[in-house]
Amino acid sequence: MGQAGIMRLATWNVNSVKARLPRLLDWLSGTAPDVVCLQETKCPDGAFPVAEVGALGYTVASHSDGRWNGVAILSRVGLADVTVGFPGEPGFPEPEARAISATCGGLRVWSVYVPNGRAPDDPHYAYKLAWLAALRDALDTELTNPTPLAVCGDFNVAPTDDDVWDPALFVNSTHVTPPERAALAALRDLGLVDVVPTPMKGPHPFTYWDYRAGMFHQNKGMRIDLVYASAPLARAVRSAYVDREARKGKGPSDHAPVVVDADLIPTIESF
DNA sequence: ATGACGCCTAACAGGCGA
Repeated sequence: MGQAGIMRLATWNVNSVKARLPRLLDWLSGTAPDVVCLQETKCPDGAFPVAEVGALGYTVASHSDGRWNGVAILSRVGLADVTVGFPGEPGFPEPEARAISATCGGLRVWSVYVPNGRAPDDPHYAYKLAWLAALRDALDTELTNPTPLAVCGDFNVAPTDDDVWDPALFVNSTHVTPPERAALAALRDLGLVDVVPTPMKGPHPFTYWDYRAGMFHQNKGMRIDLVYASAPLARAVRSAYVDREARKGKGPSDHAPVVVDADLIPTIESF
């Protein structure tokens, strides 16, 4: 772990683990998280670079459907009770690789990649809302377990207008509509707490910037990568930040990692 | 903004992302 008694948890939409592998390995070495949730791995399970991350001390649980989507959890504090998907998970039409969970060092961790939704009049939008509603029901069940819980990932919803660089441009767009925000509120109504990270630069803790038109350099971003913490975890959170350094330079993901430090003593399960 | 960038693939053009 990063420091004695501190659990370092992170979530990162890497936009292809294969394309991002050199940067991922550098980032793991420099940041030293205990547990990492990845999204958009876009990597068949058999092709996941388990040896490369294993050399840095991480065990891998991944869930993929091939070309699109893909989620994974990396842990160096144990990886037990891995579950792929969740009961009642909607599909389009079949369930996609959008959720994986595991118990890591005494923390229950979910890595989720919420459907994009595309546009409010697109069938993918109804799919997105159905998926979030089913996630809420699955987490309601999960929360009957007293183990501290972190639901991390790319939620593809900006919780408030402060979480988009120009709300006026998002009228009639996905990611900001009242039903999407209500779906996030329903997760918080379960007792989950939005762990808002420190931006490190500027007033908004954005986590995503489009590749095009110099959006990152103008800080025209969105906060859509979230960590939702159960009460026992939320009480233990000491700090959180967006690692915007990881968005810089040549060949970045279009998302930056969110890093959370919590005052939890990792309990090592069997590997 | 019609655009842009970058990922993927029974690829060399089209789907997808947000």
